[in-house]
Amino acid sequence: MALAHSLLAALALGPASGYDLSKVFDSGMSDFWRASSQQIYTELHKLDDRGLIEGTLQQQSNRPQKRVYVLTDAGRTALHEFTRTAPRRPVIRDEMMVKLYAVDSADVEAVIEDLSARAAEAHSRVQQLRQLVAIFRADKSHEEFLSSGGPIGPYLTCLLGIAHELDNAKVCAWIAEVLRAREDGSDEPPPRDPINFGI
Amino acid sequence: MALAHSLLAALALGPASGYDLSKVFDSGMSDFWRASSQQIYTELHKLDDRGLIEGTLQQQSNRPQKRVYVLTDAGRTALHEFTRTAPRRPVIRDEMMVKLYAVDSADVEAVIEDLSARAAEAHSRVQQLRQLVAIFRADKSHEEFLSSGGPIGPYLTCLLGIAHELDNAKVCAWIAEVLRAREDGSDEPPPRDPINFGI
DNA sequence: CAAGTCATGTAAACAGTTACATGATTGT
DNA sequence: ACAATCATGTAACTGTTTACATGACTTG
Repeated sequence: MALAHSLLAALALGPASGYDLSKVFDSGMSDFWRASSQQIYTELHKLDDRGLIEGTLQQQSNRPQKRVYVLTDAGRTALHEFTRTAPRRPVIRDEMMVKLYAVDSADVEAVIEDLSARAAEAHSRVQQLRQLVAIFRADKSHEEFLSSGGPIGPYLTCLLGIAHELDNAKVCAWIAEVLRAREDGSDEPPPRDPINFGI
Repeated sequence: MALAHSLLAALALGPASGYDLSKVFDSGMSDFWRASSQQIYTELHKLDDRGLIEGTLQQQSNRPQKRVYVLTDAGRTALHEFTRTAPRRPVIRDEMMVKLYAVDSADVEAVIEDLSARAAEAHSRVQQLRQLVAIFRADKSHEEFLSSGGPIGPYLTCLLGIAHELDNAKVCAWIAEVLRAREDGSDEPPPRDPINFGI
């Protein structure tokens, strides 16, 4: 049921439409929780029925009408309660890692390409997240921002997203190199471990 | 349908029972794909029906009987084909990050505790994975192991698991410290960024 | 004798994806 | 005209979790 709580968390920062929320799960939050617009619209109706949020139709000039939701007191309480409950183990399902696990029976070239592509995607995602961070922070330093009184949740989540993607990029690029060196069968020295596992 | 392919990938390394496989998804693979035993038993029946694997009942002295599966030629082909298809975006759903996103409306102490607990879990998971790596490698060095001819997929997946958990531990501990410093409202210098986002 | 591990399954409920459906407005 | 963005929804299908169900053997 944490999709519901993600929506409450986003609405705790201010009123938003389903369309607005679908972009949250596509930008700052997308490294840790993703949701399709279909899921969001359906879940918003349920939350409204349960009285945790309240939606009102708004006419717009130049744009289709939209339904803007605000958190109710009950919703705010439910969100606070959620933050007091132990989080469940994260769900991760990464097909690329399944491909890597199967690399000995695999089309190795294809696996190397996937790893390289993943590393490249991670880099562009980092660029995107850095821009988001800059927008959050405006002209403030990290320290100033943290003590400035505004909401810091989305900012911190964003920083963790950057860390996650940087790590992703680093390890994928490294494994791609390791596999490439092995494919080439050359006597070049194998790529150095950039992570420091103690290998 | 990648649960099926994960099972094929595991069976490509040798015959195994449902019980054996459930442990794979609980150890070396668990950072990137998890599956419950119920899912596994059900999926194995389906794969058997489709002729991708073949199960035979085996009596054991001192133990309940088990059904051991082997990959068929069709299964091996299907697995190879899978490694040639582009992987879908990874699925991640992390309630703790939702709690962090909602930290401004949250019980901050509870969030700090979760982050610290997550960091501790990540560390013990690293210990566990390092042991697995040691078992894979036996007495060989990383370089020797890679060129020794045996399967390297599970080994590499394991290394990525370690990297993932180390990163996890580092960022969770850092954010916990940042929140703690903020809670205490002291004029101690805020904790230094261990990641290097350029903050 | 209790707890833990080995070992396999079914059924109901819930969550998530894919496909379908519509329509306005803006910029090229 | 066409593509992109804004904006919201339903229905069918698939995949996952939770609950239920059972039973042998091992170790402390």
